[in-house]
Amino acid sequence: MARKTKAEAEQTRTLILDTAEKLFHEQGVSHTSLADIAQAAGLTRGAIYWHFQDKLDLFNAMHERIAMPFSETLEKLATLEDPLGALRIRCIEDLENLVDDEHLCRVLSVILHKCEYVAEMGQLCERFDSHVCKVMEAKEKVMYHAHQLGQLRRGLDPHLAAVALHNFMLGTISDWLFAPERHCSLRRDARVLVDIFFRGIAAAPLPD
Amino acid sequence: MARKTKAEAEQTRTLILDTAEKLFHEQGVSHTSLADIAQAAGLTRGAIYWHFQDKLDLFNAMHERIAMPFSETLEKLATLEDPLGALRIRCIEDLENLVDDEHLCRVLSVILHKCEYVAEMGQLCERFDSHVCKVMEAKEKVMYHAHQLGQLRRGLDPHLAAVALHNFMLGTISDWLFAPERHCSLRRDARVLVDIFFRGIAAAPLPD
DNA sequence: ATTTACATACATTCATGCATGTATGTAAGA
DNA sequence: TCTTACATACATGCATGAATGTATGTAAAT
Repeated sequence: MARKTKAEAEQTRTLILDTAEKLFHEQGVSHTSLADIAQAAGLTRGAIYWHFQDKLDLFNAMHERIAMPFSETLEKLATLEDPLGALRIRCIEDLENLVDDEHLCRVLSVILHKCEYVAEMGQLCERFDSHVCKVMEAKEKVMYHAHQLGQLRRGLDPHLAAVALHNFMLGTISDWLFAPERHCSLRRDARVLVDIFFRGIAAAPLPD
Repeated sequence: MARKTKAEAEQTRTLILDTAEKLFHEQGVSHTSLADIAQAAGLTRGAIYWHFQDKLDLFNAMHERIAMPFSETLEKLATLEDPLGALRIRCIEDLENLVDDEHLCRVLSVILHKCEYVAEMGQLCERFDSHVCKVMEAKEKVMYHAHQLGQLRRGLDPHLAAVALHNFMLGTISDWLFAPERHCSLRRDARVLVDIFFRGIAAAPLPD
């Protein structure tokens, strides 16, 4: 086939990523072959091997497309005057936004429920782990600052507060993605759920 | 090969399950072939196909071995005089016990992190889903009873309290299994973590 | 004697990785 | 400006190695 212009090639790369994302979500990562992806994208395996080293590299690229937004803006919350309140708002927004972001839903669903974390994916596990750690550290900073401002319940370890929040959000997203709207409507109940948690760590009653 | 006695056959079946559990945990479900399991167990694929219809059937059997204890005893908590307190103790114990139960850790780890939930596993998903629903209903009963006794914060929906608790426990277990002792020592911090949550839903301060 | 509890053998179906082909974009020289 | 020389962006084909399901063999338990 003919050579394409750089812009077209970039478009092809994006098409491959979009298609992979979709098929991974429908069939699972290990049950989706590169041939499947190529066919669904109207290409051949050659195209995929041109843009990506192998399946793992493709998966990594898929993760990179959504990894950034999470930890970045979180850091800034620690410097605000009401860190705990800001963190609460942020958590509620994260859940509410997730509902409308099909793209993010698919990728998170793949990561949480359509992928096996084993030796072969070792490189991947480490990347995820380091990413989670970065997010945790950011949350920890916010909690620590909130602690210094007396916003946390007395005697509460800021580190454990961050861990607990992380676990709560992870479980909430994980369960909702597994069976959307089964146990709760995330769009409707996000605020109530998050507030249940924050009432557990806040020194003062939450604002209305 | 020679025929074995019924007891020996049952032993073979258990050996297959144990081996599958171990390999699923090490290599992931879809990356573990029946040949792998047979070889590791010192058998052939014929033995597995004798005891189980196919891989999915084997997986189901593995799940059944650990599914019972969860929802069963949970129901009874609703009838106690301090349902919320009993539920809290139960959650703490569940986490603490998990740490020492290698068998349970492996299977939960497989279910949460070494398995892809897709169409092929449809039957499996439904089973999990119905199991989760049963556990949720049990927790909901406890919450409802606690609500009637005035143990829940006023204005708190017992159903959402149950959902939130389920999400919190799921996230805690999931994260700990993914990177044990990375964020927290479950053995040491189980009580603190659970109490963070229960302070969010309880009307009165927790007992020491 | 018949069923049980496996082992063995075979046929079929993917999925992968690589090797090779090929036609075009693109930059530099004349 | 036109050509040349190459790199690019894929397509195609093949060799190889699993993994599965099934069919059949077999020796002991019942």
